[in-house]
Amino acid sequence: MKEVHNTDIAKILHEIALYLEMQSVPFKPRAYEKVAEVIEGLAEPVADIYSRGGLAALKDIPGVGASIAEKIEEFLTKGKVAEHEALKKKTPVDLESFAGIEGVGPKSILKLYRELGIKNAGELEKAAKAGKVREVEGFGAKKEEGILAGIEFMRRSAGRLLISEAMPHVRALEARLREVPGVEKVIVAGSARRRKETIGDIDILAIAKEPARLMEYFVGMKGVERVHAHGPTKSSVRLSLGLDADLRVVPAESYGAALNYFTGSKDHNVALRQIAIKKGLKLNEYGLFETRGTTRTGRGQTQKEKMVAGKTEEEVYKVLGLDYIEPELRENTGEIEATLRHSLPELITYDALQGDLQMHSNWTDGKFSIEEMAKGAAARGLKYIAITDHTKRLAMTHGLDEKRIQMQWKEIDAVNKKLKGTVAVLKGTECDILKDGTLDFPDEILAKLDIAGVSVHSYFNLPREAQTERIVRAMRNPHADILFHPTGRIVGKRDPYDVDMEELIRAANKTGTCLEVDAFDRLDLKDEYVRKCVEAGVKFAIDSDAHAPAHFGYLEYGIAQARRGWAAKEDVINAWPLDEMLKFLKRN
DNA sequence: GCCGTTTTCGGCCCGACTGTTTTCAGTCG
Repeated sequence: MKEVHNTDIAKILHEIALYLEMQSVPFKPRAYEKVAEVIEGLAEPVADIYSRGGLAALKDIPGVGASIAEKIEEFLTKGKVAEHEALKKKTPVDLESFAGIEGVGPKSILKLYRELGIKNAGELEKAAKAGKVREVEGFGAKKEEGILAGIEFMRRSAGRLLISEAMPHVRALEARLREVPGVEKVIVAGSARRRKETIGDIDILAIAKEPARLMEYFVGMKGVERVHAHGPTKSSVRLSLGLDADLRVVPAESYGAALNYFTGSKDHNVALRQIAIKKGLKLNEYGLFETRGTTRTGRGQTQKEKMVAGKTEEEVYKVLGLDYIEPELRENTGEIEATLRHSLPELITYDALQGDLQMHSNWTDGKFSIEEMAKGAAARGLKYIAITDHTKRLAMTHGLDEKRIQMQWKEIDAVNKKLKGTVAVLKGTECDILKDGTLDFPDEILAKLDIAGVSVHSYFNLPREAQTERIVRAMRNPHADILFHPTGRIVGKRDPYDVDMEELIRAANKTGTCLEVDAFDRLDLKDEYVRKCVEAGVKFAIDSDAHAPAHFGYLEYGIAQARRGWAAKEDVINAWPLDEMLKFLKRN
């Protein structure tokens, strides 16, 4: 069987959804769409699920029933899905090329195909430039312009920003909007508030005495490239940094309901609304309303509906019979069930880290001295750090050999003496895992360190089994305390290597090895694996992988990733006092 | 097509804005 990635399966299901939507088939599109999203978010390859448990295992995937399970099986075994082929034949358009063109949905695609024979984004662009699109019924000059702008934007932007890239802009935007006269509250909701690893757009919520004035400012402010919509309570713009931003103004009494609604996720919201309905209530962005004995007049709230919550999020959850749920958990992946049992974990807080166990100095590829790194860490409030420079196998970083690392220890001793009482500097390493799973330092050296991280920087393309065995072998080393960036991914740049993460977690448990959330641009472990660690009782560290003092700021995003993985302080070894952390290490 | 404290059939989240069709469909989140 050819290797099939989850994204391939998700793509087919997504396309089936679009085709069905074109035909105005009710409800089915959402069913397919939902499964596509679920599969895209799964860490385990669906192909593995299938080879493990066949059709029955496929049906255990949320949202997958008999019909979709069969289609997935068909795709896994035959490489295509008959229904998908048939739909494609009926409307032979390149759906993928249209993806992401603002304002062009399935109905438009169908109409453009039927009227103008347009099959892809390139042909659409041509037709729009020739002024043909505006002649189609239901389209017009403005729509045509919008299409051209949408195509242009799609070409130019990758679409999403890494959370660490986006957040500084998000915070600056918040601060600017708060300055507008009459503004009482501004908060960024959406995926930024949930701290997803990438941000596709910025959702901003505001309370303002003069909403129109705020909207005027928003659509006209610096950095706005295009205005998609400009209304009294909602406006939407494209920012020059490559993201869209939406601003909504709500009444103060609706603030909590609106914040909840615009924070999402969509799935979480749907689940909350269903709970509301079961209680005879209605939840929307204006509040939680009693609907019993009232008649709806159509739009929004009616005069007869009685608001029972809405001013704060806490109140909304409470009236729904739920404990408050932190934004990072709102993905409808069990948090609602957990809160019903009052079993949500107390998440690690953003100020909880006492140490940082991976960073680099100018001994290898860092740009700053050990002392400068230590002072930078102290300035961030950290109590201890480990200097973990690369090893000789990584020649391009001028990795340390046995001789140089012993020289480095002298410098660390000196820095510790000098900075006594502010921050403790541990002797560490980021020791390369060689192709066969042995380590780049002999045990005599590793044994003399305070802490050792091990990691993969080569042979990313080993077959899954060999890669897994290689890493497990490294974890069996009695001095390998932490497996750094366990899957090797770099968000938006490099896919993870093929490795059996479940097996690594089992090995971590068995060998007493900790794993890591590398907070730099890797965010590795990702949230889903963090959660598996937490469930398995495997501890991990959240590290900056800093190459400069400024990089300690990345720790925030590592903590966010851990929170999204349901981690508590107890799960994170560098949230513990130094002696406790050291005592826990395998070597001790 | 999926799902179940409304359970094997009958529901399926809901509202804002735009453009263009003078009453609403399409798209988005």
